Amino acid sequence: MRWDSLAKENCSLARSLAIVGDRWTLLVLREAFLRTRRFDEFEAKLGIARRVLSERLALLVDEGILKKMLYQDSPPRYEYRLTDKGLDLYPVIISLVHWGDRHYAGKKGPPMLHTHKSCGHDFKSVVTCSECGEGLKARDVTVRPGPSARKHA
Amino acid sequence: MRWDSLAKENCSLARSLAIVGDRWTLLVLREAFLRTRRFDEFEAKLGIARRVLSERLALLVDEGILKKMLYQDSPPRYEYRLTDKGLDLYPVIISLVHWGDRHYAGKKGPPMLHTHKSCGHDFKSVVTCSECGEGLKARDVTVRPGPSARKHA
DNA sequence: TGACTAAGTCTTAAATCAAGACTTACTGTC
DNA sequence: GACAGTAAGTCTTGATTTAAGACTTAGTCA
Repeated sequence: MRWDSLAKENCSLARSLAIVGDRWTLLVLREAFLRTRRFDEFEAKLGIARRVLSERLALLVDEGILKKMLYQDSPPRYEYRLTDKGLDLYPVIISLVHWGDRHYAGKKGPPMLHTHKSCGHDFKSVVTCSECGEGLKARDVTVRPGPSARKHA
Repeated sequence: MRWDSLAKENCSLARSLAIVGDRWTLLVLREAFLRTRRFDEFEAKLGIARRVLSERLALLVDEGILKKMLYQDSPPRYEYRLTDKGLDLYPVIISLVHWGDRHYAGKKGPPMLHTHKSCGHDFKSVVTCSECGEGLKARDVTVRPGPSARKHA
């Protein structure tokens, strides 16, 4: 299977991964969540090749995950900011961070602590059911075809 | 930056992505969550090149995310099953699915429905704070260096 | 005028992936 | 006993993507 055909699959995971499932995009988005906004900043913090960065940013703008905003008139300069659709990726990123904290942090503890402003505590992310509010576990979930099902998951 | 050096970065997201952040691994894991277990099944359902599949499965076994279990003696045949560490990736996958459902499903609705067995309802995943139980939003979180901080996020 | 800045584009070599043929070690059938 | 079939890979080749860094453009500042 070629990668571009992934987006056409009738599977929400495949369609999400067609956009953020490459080696760099989620790291670019991590920086965006940490309020990195300019091309050179992304490059410096990530150590990503400029060509690849340029291509990823353009894709993310195309997809409406980042938007370009003018911050200086002459010469015109733009910065990249998360849209609401981009902010919606926060659960994905915090879940990956939490998984890394849990399984790779070692004895010294995690490299970063996350504080929930509204309650004031350092937290871990917990994925819950929208209907009953309980924590979700993979083996407590069943899956069935939805309204736009064709094949596959 | 070369990809293998990502794992050595002092950032839980980078370390997670060093393992699951390539073009195929999360799709392989989707299949594992859907109870696909054998090499040929993974190949048939994903359309992945055998060489790449073989390499990814080996990496996932190395990392303790899948385990090989003998299911037949002669010739010896193994199947791949999620370990607890692998099951811990469920929040990542369900969050990606939910994001895809939300932003790419179109009018007809999502391709798959997920039912929470213990409450009986179809659900969406919600990421919450382990301390107060409220839903988490990116802009309601602050970040600071943790016990093993060196640099970066 | 010349150095500097920000945001890219271009080039080349190295690494990774797609597609499919080939291999190995057995089982079950004629 | 030969032969097709099965499951889980490995190998080969050409196409695609990435890394690294030089180059470009349009303007500012000393």
